[in-house]
Amino acid sequence: MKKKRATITDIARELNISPSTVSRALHDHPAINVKTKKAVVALAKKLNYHPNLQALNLLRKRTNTIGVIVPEITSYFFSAVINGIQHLFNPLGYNVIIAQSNESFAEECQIIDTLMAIQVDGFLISPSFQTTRYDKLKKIVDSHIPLVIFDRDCAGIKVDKVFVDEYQGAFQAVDYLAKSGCRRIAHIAGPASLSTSKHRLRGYLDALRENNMDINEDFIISCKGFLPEHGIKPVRRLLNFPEIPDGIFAFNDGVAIGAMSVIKDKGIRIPEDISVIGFDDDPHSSYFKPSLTTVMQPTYELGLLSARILNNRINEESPSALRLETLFPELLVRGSSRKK
Amino acid sequence: MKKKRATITDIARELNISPSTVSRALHDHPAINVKTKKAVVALAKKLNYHPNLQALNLLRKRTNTIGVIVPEITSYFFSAVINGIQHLFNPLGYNVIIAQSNESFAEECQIIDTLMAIQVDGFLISPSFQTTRYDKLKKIVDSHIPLVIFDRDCAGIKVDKVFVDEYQGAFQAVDYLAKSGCRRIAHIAGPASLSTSKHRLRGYLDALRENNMDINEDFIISCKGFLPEHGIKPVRRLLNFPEIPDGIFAFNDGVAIGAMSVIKDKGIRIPEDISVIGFDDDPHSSYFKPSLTTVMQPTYELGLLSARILNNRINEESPSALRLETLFPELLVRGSSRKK
DNA sequence: CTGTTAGCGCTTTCAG
DNA sequence: CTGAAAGCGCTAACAG
Repeated sequence: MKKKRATITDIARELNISPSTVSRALHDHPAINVKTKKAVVALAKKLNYHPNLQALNLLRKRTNTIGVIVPEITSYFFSAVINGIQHLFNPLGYNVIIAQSNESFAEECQIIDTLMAIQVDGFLISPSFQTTRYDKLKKIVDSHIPLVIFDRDCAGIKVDKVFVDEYQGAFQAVDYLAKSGCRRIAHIAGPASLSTSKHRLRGYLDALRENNMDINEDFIISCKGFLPEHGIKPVRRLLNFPEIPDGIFAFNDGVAIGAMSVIKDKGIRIPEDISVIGFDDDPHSSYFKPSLTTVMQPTYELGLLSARILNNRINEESPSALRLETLFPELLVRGSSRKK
Repeated sequence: MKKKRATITDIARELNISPSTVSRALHDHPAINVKTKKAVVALAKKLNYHPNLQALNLLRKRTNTIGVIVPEITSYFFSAVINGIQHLFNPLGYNVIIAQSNESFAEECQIIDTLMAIQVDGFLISPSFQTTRYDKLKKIVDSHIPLVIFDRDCAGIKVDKVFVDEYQGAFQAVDYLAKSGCRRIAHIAGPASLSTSKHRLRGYLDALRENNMDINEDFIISCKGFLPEHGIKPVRRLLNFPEIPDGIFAFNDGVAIGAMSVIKDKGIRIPEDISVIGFDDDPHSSYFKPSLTTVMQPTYELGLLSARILNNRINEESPSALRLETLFPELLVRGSSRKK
């Protein structure tokens, strides 16, 4: 029962002119009679004409669609990155399709296939933490579809990449803990396969060394996810040691919050007995008691810059050098850590 | 420099047969020689053939694209709803385009125009809280494009709708406060234009009446947003009254958390002096001290059901009756409220 | 200034 | 069982 949309041919027929003339009239073509042009434009408005983008895309061999693959969107981090991405692409008339891998390698592969089938003009991907084989990503590269990898690295894939300097962020956090008097600093690390986990771990280790502190393997415990619940087990283990830590650098705010909860329940004081620092600056973090000291990542800028690079790549005439961009995080000192 | 994708004509040429035969072979057409079919399928695989969906869509006059418009995606509520939506549509091969109005009427209108221009097959919309004129939505209806409105109502628009029973949720919460001994229950209400605000307010008022409690207009204060920061001012005003409330029902978890923060800073005890209840069950809420009592909404189901209804509408042969579905919320009693 | 033609990739009659 | 032709909506030569 759908009323058919007016086409260029409808207008042409009604005005007894050819479709191409209509097309020209609608596009401010230089060679066109002002009168016919006016007539066409008027009728187009009257019929509520809108060009059929499908037809255009078919003609131009592009889809005007960008495929974004993120592990999930319910976390603040990725939803904020998406804001940055949409902020660039929406005004440009691109359709941004957002897909979630749910941290599953299989789902990620599946999504890539689907998005390649619909022929997206470009990809923006932050891989799942299961992703250690990069065949699918290589397939994208081999198909000459522009791809920008952001936040999480895939070593060996030669594409544009945008990251946050995780190492710096972690170093700052742990260095701060050390300088504020912590002597036994633990780390609740992220999943080992993740590039971000590795860099934060390195930052942690280097900050300890820099401050002439011993490294205690027992004090490095991985979490299995990024929510408060995933911080519970690791912190319980830490609190069971005869000598418990007096500082904890958590992989992100989520697990930091889970950890704080357990610590407080045990009657241990934050930050007097244990300082806690997270990563991400989730909007909730400053409302906990004490408010969580954290490493703020420029999420919006991360999305925006990745999008901008992809857009350049899509529209460039001749191939330019690959880009590797790094954004800088910032330590936000709040109540969960002692003063230096 | 992009290598062209193989088309049906490429296959036809290589095999010296016609494109139509190739098409048939690829679609298990009954009238087709087994041999040619095998040859075609083999070559298709070899050339890594994928049908051009643009061409198909042009032919079928559909786009396989669903437009989802939400106020924002950084809140847990809407991102969880989106999960439900994608869970239905992705396996069906639809492209789900997610757009954010940022609670702006102008942006919402703009997005609708864009999505209509790309001819989405259907809309899933939760309007901004500024949206009080429904011309654009009517335009969608008039264009016979299926539309499902969810979570936030637009009275007067005749389309499929899926809501949560906000009234029930609010009533339960406030009734619980009353039964647990609160005598001066305040409400931090949502923006007045929002249907959900109105229903929660009604639930609040009715629960007070039901419990024979006076209604104090001073104790109903609207917030200007949904984040913790938006709970600060309202709760400050409440705490400045000579007789402060002993129970607060907040529009959502965000403002409840902001409110709790102020209350604790003043040295007022939760729940002994003031009980606090939120709405939404944000994943962080149970990690605050005390953990936040809240009204859990079936977010995922909300998205899933809305999507299912839209999908039915898109694919139905003949128009069926409009649907109005209501899902039920559940009060989760935690530490921020006293025992009954 | 305007019409004709061809074609983007695919399916679907209609003839063989 | 297979091919030719038409057409989805649009644009871009190429002629006038």
